[in-house]
Amino acid sequence: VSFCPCQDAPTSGELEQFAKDLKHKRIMLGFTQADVGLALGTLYGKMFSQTTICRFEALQLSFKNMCKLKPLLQRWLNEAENTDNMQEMCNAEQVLAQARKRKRRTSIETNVKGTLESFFRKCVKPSPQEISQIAEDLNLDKDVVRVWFCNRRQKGKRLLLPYGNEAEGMMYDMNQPLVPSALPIPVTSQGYSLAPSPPVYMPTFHKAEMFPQALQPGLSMSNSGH
Amino acid sequence: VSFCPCQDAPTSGELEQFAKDLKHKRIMLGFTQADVGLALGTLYGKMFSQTTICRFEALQLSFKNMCKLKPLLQRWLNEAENTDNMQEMCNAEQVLAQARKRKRRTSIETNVKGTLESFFRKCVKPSPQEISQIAEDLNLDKDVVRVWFCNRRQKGKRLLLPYGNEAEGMMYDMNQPLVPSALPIPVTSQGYSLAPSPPVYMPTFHKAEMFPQALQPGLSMSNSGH
DNA sequence: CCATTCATTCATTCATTCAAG
DNA sequence: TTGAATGAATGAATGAATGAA
Repeated sequence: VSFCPCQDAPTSGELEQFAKDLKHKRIMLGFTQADVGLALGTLYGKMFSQTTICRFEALQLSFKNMCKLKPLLQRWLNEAENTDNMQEMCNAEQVLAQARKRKRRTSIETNVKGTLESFFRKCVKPSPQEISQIAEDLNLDKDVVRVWFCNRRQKGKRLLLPYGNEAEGMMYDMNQPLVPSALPIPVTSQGYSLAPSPPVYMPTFHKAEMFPQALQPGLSMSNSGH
Repeated sequence: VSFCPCQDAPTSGELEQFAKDLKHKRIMLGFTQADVGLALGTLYGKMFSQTTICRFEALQLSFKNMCKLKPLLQRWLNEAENTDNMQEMCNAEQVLAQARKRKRRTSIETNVKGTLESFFRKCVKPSPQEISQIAEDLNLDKDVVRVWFCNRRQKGKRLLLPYGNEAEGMMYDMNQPLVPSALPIPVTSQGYSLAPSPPVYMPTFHKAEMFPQALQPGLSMSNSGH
């Protein structure tokens, strides 16, 4: 039995369980995701956004990333459960003058999105030229298109095949003219199936929405067995 | 193993029927909307407010949202009809220290509302600068104005566009200060009046109907027998 | 008690930073 | 230049407080 004090590399199941736990307890204690992210800041100096906490709870981070964050959150949880009033920790003083010039978020129209999506299905990683072409076709800034593809690739990758089955051959590699049909539709259905009977608080997990097949053997995604 | 997330995917009509049913039976059984919301909490852990139940019955939720809630309510209904005294279920123990500080609800004067509404007709999604401007003009807090627009957009969008006909280009995606005049909707005469028998949830495929703006006083229309 | 409006929390999308090629 | 981590901004879900019966 090897014991690596540094990291016991949690299993997929453990992570899943922990995430569920975290969410449940967090809510019971009356904290928001934003509170937690902030608290991590005051506790360990490294602050996180609501977004990240949300992703963690929903298991939408890479396996590696999950493992990295778990200890921090674990510690917060202990802290939070045993300390009476750690309220202050969470009521942090926002005030962050991030006055850096940030490009105004562009809003991509729904139908345009559809078109991009179909391009993506044809080729997940278009060349600069192709990007220019697409950009021109859609009358979008080239950078916007480039970033869109970056994010789209990430979206496809992260989560799914989380949990170390990177063995999963990359369907992403290269300009496959055709998608392995593995990418179904980005249907964002919240798998909100019939609630099981569990007594208290049913976390709503909607996970591998885009890669249903990515469900690993024995990964028995959270909710309801039906 | 087919992966059908939300299999029965009820049709708009089914939802409508169910909502009607639910309301009728609920009343027959002597429960209030609040009771139901609470019961869902004790039954499945996820509690809902009176507001949400109200919206469900009135079909004022997004199609997706309706689909998600239906099974839960369906189950409650079965439960309620077959169990003699499930009274207790509803008399749940409220009290959850959610002593979070909430901004005092601001009340917007009627005429000011009218002005906002007219701004909205010109541009459904003003830029931060424009918001600031409007806020100043109306002597309101910038955030209040921002939130008002958020809510106004939601009001327009929510409900309808059943059957995910999201293909329907959103007239919402726009950054231009002016609306493409695509929205007829003179606030005065509601194209809403020709409501068919079913109250609100007509199988709308037309953009115009996305703005039921039933906000005009005295325009109650069709249902709401009061 | 039900309906609607103002407000908050959670989820997803567009953007940025930085390490590693 | 790209992918991974991460976040601001935005949209979606939901609720407290208030309005109307």
